[in-house]
Amino acid sequence: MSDEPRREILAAASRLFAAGGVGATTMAEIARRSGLQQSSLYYYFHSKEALLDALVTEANRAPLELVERIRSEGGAPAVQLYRLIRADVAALSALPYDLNELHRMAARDPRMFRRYWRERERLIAAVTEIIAAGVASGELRAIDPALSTLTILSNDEATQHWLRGDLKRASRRSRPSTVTADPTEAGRFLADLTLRGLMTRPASLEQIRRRARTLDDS
Amino acid sequence: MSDEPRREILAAASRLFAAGGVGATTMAEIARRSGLQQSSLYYYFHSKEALLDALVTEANRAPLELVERIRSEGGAPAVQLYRLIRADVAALSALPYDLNELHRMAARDPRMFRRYWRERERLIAAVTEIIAAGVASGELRAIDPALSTLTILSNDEATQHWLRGDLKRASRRSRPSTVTADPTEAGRFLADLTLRGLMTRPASLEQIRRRARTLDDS
DNA sequence: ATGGAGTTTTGATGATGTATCGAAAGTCGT
DNA sequence: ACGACTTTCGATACATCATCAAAACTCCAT
Repeated sequence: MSDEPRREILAAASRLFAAGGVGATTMAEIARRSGLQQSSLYYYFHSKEALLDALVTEANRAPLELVERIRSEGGAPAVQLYRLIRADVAALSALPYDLNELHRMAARDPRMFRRYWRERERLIAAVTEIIAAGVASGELRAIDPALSTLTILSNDEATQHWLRGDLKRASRRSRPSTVTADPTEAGRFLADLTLRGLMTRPASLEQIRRRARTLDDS
Repeated sequence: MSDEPRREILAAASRLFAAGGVGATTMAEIARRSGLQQSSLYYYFHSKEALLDALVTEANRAPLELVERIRSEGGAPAVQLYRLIRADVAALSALPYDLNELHRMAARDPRMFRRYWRERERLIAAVTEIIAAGVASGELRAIDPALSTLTILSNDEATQHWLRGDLKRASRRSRPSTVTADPTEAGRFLADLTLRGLMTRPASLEQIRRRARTLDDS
């Protein structure tokens, strides 16, 4: 099976999900945008969910590569965590669609989305190790690393989620009470909030920030 | 139109959404559980989405009542915020289904879910006022109250979301890497994290906690 | 060039779900 | 027990996901 139509289908689906959500996107429309008939999609993906699995696995790769790169670049655990949160919010916001929706469908059906879950567990394990190292070194308070990891990753996604909605609303001017923050600002806010919340000495956050910035720029 | 079948339909729908999610729940099944034929549902709700609107509006009322009660009971803004986060995570976790999914559908279609959005804005406004008061009094750092509110409310929901998934997985023993924290623990963790992150003097969190507990018990 | 194996695409169709509609059934005051 | 009003229902239109056998295409070996 050639790879190119597969990619084109995923790209078309991705654009449509971004525009109208998963539920409102039909296989027929995805096919039309990929220059195929509806039934032809099933040659490449044996169901709509299989298509979603491919998409969500690919999307999850962004944070995964992020955390692996940050870990390989070293630095104190608190610095790594700070960099990760900032970059994760930015990476999730840069995706064409909201990962939250696919994430939820994946949670509904672990079997169908097992490829995604395997990679997700790697992500969770990597972040947990960073936090555990921070606790061990005394930089972070004596928190439960597993609980912290899930909270942090969820919060990254949640921030991306409301931010996306907020930006869309702002662009349509259809709703009041928008903040119109950009992903950079929101990511920095969340990273600040989280690190201050987890660090033994919150006053040294400024130092963490500087070191993070140095590494980010290199 | 009598109110009682309406309630019964909502209750049945609520149970089914909890079990299998919105997408997997059919109007026919909701009807069966309410002792009606599929087409009869449309006498009470003119579409599946209208049913969702009623449900999500009702669910949103829990945090709204919470924040209004907490505000009326007074106390320092930081104490109010601490109490709110803990109670909000608990309240969301106590709902039969994950508010996240309905919240997402509501965001897709503001017109259909306008009742929900009106109440949601009240909630956002109330929390924003608490935070602004905290900033004004110097208890909280000089953060953007609107940005903080959205982040906090999103994080509450996100915590409830991963917790729900985690608990379900734990009960099915189908997945590793579960934390099996309960809503109380997760809510306390998030409230601690957030308040430490936002307070001018994180060291006084212990005092905030004590005062929050006093008010919670009264 | 051409036959043929393997790959890709398609139209027809089944299965399931949402929503509509007119008619039937039920309720209640007079 | 009549009639207005409310509630329920069966039939059905329409959309969508998925399956399948057949057609169209590709490309190598002859």
